[in-house]
Amino acid sequence: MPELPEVEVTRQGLLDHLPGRTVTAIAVSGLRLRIPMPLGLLHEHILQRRIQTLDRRAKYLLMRMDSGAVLVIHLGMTGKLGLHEDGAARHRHDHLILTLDSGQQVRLNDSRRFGAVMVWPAKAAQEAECAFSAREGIEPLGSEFTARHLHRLADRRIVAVKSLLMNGRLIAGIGNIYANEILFASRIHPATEARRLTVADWRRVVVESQRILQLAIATGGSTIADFLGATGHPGYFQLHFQVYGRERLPCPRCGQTIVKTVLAGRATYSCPVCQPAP
DNA sequence: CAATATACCTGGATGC
DNA sequence: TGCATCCAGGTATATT
Repeated sequence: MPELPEVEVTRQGLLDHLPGRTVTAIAVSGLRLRIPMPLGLLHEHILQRRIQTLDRRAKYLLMRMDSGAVLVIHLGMTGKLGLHEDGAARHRHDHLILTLDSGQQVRLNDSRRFGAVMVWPAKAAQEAECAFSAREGIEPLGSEFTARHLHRLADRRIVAVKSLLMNGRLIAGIGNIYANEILFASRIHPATEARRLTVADWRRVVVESQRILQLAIATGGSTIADFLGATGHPGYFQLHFQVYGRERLPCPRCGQTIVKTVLAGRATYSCPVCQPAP
């Protein structure tokens, strides 16, 4: 599920429960995620350590320990990080379980195993984080995300604007759903060459990106009480989409039929009237 | 170099 | 009901 808002909602939900807690046990499924589970590093740097805080960069969660070590978790396509009572039954696809001294467990459940778990030991954490962050794009909710900056990023790039929005090396956290929604709200056709967008176009992209992502976070956050529920899922699925998944349904703005196309291999939804083809 | 294709997995929806 | 096929919110790597 997770794009930036879902990861951020997960972070905010866990933030009430993790800081100050010590990891008293670690269990794994033994299955390989996108990269192998760093068992040795987990035991060496996370076990019996106290959690200081939980941050987010792009779609990654950074669990910072008092020692300076960092546990990095990526949720892939199907990953969910939930809080469960210690004795609760284990679920299929629980790949990492951190038991806390509060009697609760943080569990990473990921059926497709596209997620990833990494550990940065305290001694190497600063350097690792710098290298990591340099590979990730700018934060859509950060100060660098401006029309001017995007206009410059897109300059000379022969790529569809939707692909640029989804390029995590350039812009962090925007996946297929939110790229579709942002471009609809900005009234820009997804296949438009990025270099053709004017600064005014980019200004709409910036405004709509921030509005939609913040609304999604607030909506997910509003149901954060569910976070400790039986499933452990935070409040995804609350936002109702304007175009994503709405093939053949009427455009919420003009009533015209939403069309589905494939762009760079990803399902793409647009309104032929509100987002005229380039 | 930059853009696209492919591979990594499971599970749900759909169609025969 | 069973079985095959397609599709899915991500990203690293290979290929053009």
